Order: sequence, then C-alpha cells, then structure tokens
Amino acid sequence: MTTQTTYSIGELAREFDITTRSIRFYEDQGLLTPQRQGQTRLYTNKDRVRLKLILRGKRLGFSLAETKNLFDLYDMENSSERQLRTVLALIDDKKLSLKQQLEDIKVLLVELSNLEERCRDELAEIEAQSMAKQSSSTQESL
Amino acid sequence: MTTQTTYSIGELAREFDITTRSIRFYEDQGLLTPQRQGQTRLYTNKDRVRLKLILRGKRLGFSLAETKNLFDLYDMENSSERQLRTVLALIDDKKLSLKQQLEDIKVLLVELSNLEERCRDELAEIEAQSMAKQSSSTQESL
DNA sequence: GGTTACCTTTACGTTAACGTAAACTTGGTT
DNA sequence: AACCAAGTTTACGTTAACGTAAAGGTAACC
Repeated sequence: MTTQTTYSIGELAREFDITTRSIRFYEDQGLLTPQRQGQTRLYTNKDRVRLKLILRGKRLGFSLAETKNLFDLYDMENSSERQLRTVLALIDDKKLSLKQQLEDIKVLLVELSNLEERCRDELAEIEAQSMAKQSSSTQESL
Repeated sequence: MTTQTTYSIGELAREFDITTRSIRFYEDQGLLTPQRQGQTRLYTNKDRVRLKLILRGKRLGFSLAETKNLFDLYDMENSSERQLRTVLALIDDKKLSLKQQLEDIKVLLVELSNLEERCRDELAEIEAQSMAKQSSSTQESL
C-alpha cells in the first residue's frame, strides 16, 4: 500500500519550512517536475522525497546544480558503456569529497568539545569565585 | 622550535589554490588580520592556520560569517558568565547541526555505493552481451 | 456577490563571495 | 635608468538562490 496522497505547493512549503518561491525555483532549475491540475502544481510522494533530498543537499553545502547532477545520475536508465564509466567516475569523486567532509566534521566536533570544556572550566572558576565572595560577605554579615 | 616563517599573500594563494583577491576579501570580512610591512601584508603561521580553517569551513558549507562566529568564540578571553553561557549554547547548536550533517553524509555515502553497484551490474551485463556478440560473430566467421 | 485563501506568472531587487579591471607603489634585476 | 614581478587600493561586474511586489485566476465560504 503506497501512500497515495498528493500535496499542494503550500503544504510542502509548510512541512519543510521553506517558501513556495523556493519550490518553484527548484522546478525552474530542473530539480522538480510536478504534474499539473490545470494550472495548479500537484506533488506526488516521489516529488516530496526529491524535495527532501534537495534540502539535505543544501545542508551538506551542495549547490542546486550539484544536487541536480546527482539526480540525473540516479535517473539514468538508457546508459551506454561510456556513460556508465563516467558516472562511476563521478560517483567516486563525490564519495571522496564526502569522506573528506566526514573527516572535517569529526575534527570540528572534537575541537568544539574541547572549546566547550574550556568554557565550562572558566564558568566553574567564576562560580567558585562568586561563591567565595558570597561566603565572605556572609561571614561579614555575621 | 615553532616554525617561525612568514608568508606573502601570493605564497598562501598558491599553496591553497585560491586567488589573492579571496584572501584580501577574508580580511575585509574580519576573518584575517595580517600584520603589515609598510603596505605589504605579512602572514604568520597563525594566519595560515586560520586560512586553512576558513577553507575547511567552506568545504562544510559554512558561510564566512559563520566561520567568523566560530573564530570569535575561540578568541574569547574576557568572558562574563552570561557570555560564557551563550557561547556554550552556540557550541551546542553547532554540534547538533554537525551531527546531523554527519548522519546526512553517511546516508548519502551508502546511497552512492548502492548506485555504484547498480552501475557496475549494468556494465557487467553490457560487457557480457558484447562478449556474446563477439563470440557469435567469431562462430560465423568459422 | 464579495471576501478570503491559495494558486499562478512575470519581473525586478538583494546578498554573499568573489572576479576583473584600472591605476599605482615597491624591490630587485639587467 | 628601465623593467618586471608582486604587492596595493578602489570600484564596478557577476552568479546563485532566492525575496518581493504586481497583477491576475479559482474555489469555497458568508
């Protein structure tokens, strides 16, 4: 039972917290191709997934062109040997740069954790000082 | 023995394969603050590391403003309690979105590997066909 | 029948991150 | 002295990814 619902442009915009303008722009750039009900765009589940993928791409710092590229790779059916080989090369490229990104992120996460600890230490120190002050003032008041 | 060399703008540009224009632009945006030898900019090792970090940020899809933000966090010395707490909150935010990115990338890597396999399968099939043709034509010629 | 809520197309505006060109200085070389 | 390579500032141009405004169509509700 495939969920057979269909979505309006406004529904998708609300769900993903983007503007309808953006969605139409993605269509303009060839990343989406919704059907029409008269004038009105009708989005299927497949379209919705595509949109989700577009946004994931953005989170990863992909340009729309790059994402479209990946889509095109995925959609390839009629593929000659030459095409297949270039696709494989492209995939390898992407995988390499993604692995680089993965390493970059891991490093950054460690760095941020270190920074976090430094901050916590400083905070602890400040609080220790204010505690000391408070206790001394308490003493004075006694 | 800290490497005590200093770099010209051109050297750095060549090393990181960017233009001098970009480096000056990063300075304009407050991400670099090289010293001057008269008019000429002089970059220390620290500057070089910063530049490296800027480029890493770009690979991760950070805007220059975001990267500058991280720099500012790191440079904080004179920090009140309130400041420290907001910094900790910001760090947590970043860490969260980075973890999200990490997941995104892992998923994409799997998807690409799947796609790769599909391609290899198709390629194998094509080659099998061409082999078959060749052997049949060989038979004909016999 | 008028208003409201969405939808449409068209088109000009905007921001980030540089590219590119012009005009000038400066240090070293022939 | 002349010249070249590399540096400088100033400023206008460019691309991606939308924002925003104008002008209009349609379906439902009061």
